[in-house]
Amino acid sequence: MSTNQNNLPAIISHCKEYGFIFPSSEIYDGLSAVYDYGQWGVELKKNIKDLWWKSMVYMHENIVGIDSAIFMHPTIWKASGHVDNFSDPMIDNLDSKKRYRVDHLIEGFVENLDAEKGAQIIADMELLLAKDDFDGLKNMIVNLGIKCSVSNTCNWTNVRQFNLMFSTQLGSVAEESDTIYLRPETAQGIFVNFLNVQKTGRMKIPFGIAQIGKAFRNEIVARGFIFRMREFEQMEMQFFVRPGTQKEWYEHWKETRMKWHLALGIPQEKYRFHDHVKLAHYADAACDIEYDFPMGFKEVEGIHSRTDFDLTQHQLYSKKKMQYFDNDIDEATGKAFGNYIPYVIETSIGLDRTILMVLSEAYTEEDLSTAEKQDSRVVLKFPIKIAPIKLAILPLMKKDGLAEIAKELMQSCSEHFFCFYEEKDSIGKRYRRMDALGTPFCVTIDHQTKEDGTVTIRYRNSMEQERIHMNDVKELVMKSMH
RNA sequence: GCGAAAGUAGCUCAUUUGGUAGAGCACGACCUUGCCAAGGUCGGGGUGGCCGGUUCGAGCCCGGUCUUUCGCUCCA
Repeated sequence: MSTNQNNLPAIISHCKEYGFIFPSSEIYDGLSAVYDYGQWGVELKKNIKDLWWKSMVYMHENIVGIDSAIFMHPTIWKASGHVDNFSDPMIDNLDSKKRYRVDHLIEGFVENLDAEKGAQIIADMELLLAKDDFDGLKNMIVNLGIKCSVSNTCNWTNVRQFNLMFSTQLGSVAEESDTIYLRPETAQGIFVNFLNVQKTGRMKIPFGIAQIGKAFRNEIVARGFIFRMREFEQMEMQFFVRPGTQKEWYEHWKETRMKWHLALGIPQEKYRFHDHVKLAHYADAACDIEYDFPMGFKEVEGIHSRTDFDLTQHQLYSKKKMQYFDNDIDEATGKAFGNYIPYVIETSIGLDRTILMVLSEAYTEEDLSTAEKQDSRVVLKFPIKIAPIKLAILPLMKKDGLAEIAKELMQSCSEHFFCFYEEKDSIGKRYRRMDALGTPFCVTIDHQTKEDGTVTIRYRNSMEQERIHMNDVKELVMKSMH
């Protein structure tokens, strides 16, 4: 499967040691699957957000952004189907301590029966599931004599609901308050603002609304460093299209998004599409863009053709029309297309997963040993446009006015991109430190700089260096950032 | 959630059968130096993940717990 050796532990440790990502609440023993971004991680994250935002919003005149609240009206999650579908009834076997999803347990049992009998049981189960009749489900399991595959006993707990949405109270007095949820996806904030944006922005179909924001899912098992966290950040775009055109737009966005990934400098063979066979209740087509992580191919981004499910549901539950009036002429009838509920193509990429992808791709251990001496370096080969630090400015020594020249250069560059100044330690050591942070360029100010204004520029990937005029440094870095 | 492994300084790790914790690197100051992990001197930093038990005495033995990694499981 994966062509990588699993260097995830090395990446995690590097992230912590060099100030990219820390375990949350570490001095209190940590909090499972929660991480904080440190001084360089936050720069990396911000650069990736900016890159996505530019490519989606600035580069498409028919896409605009919004920033909706995490708290939303609880009915939104009924309309979206999350209250009913985003939870799984579970049951535990008391002897083996093994936990099962009730539907999986029953389906597994049915596999060994003849088809007719099995179909009846499944039908009964679906009825009970639809009614949230947990006692009924428990009785069904007991009556059928379904045993745990590990302990081989029928010693079951009651059926319990594990909702993947976090809930909290709105209002300071719990008794008077409503239960509200932390949003499990950012998409609904876009759907409920669909008409606000369409009308105030005078948007014509096809058009898109983009959003970057946090979402929360109470995963039973969250694991894999920042791959699956309970609090995570999504970058989503919902693209509203005329019904009947969704297939071509789905293909369009599949292609467009894959181009974005390849523009990160990641080779094609590290990606693959994974088409969903079993579609979610809202979709008529769906696929994932998967990246070859250290632990194998996993989803980074999802592209879903969500039909008119969400807007129709909101129209139903809110009793507000979610229609769009299309003035364009339908060639088939010679008349305007008129009122309809648009179809939606969604692109949804996990920001934290993208960061893990970029880190996995960039993390490189190099052996630089020669016959005389053993040597190695760890270098993060980030694409220049997302590197946390673009340029390190290093006076060869503090004295003789070299630091002053370096500070001047620092000042003139800092308003354009993020620079790092360092005068401690030997130049070789400073280069290695910048490699570990993924800084693509280092310039060194020496005595010759005082004479002719030239500096040594050193390139991260090749470790080569050349002399250029210090007035050209800013230009060189800025050009390379595109 | 189940199973396995791990947790000692910022990092990588020692401390072989229980006897009041050590190295290298890193960090800070000063001196020497100056283009790919420099040398010297001095210095800061650990109630051994946490809690409890056994013991005269626990980093080491026992129990519990937390966290991480790996494999299952889960992932509208």
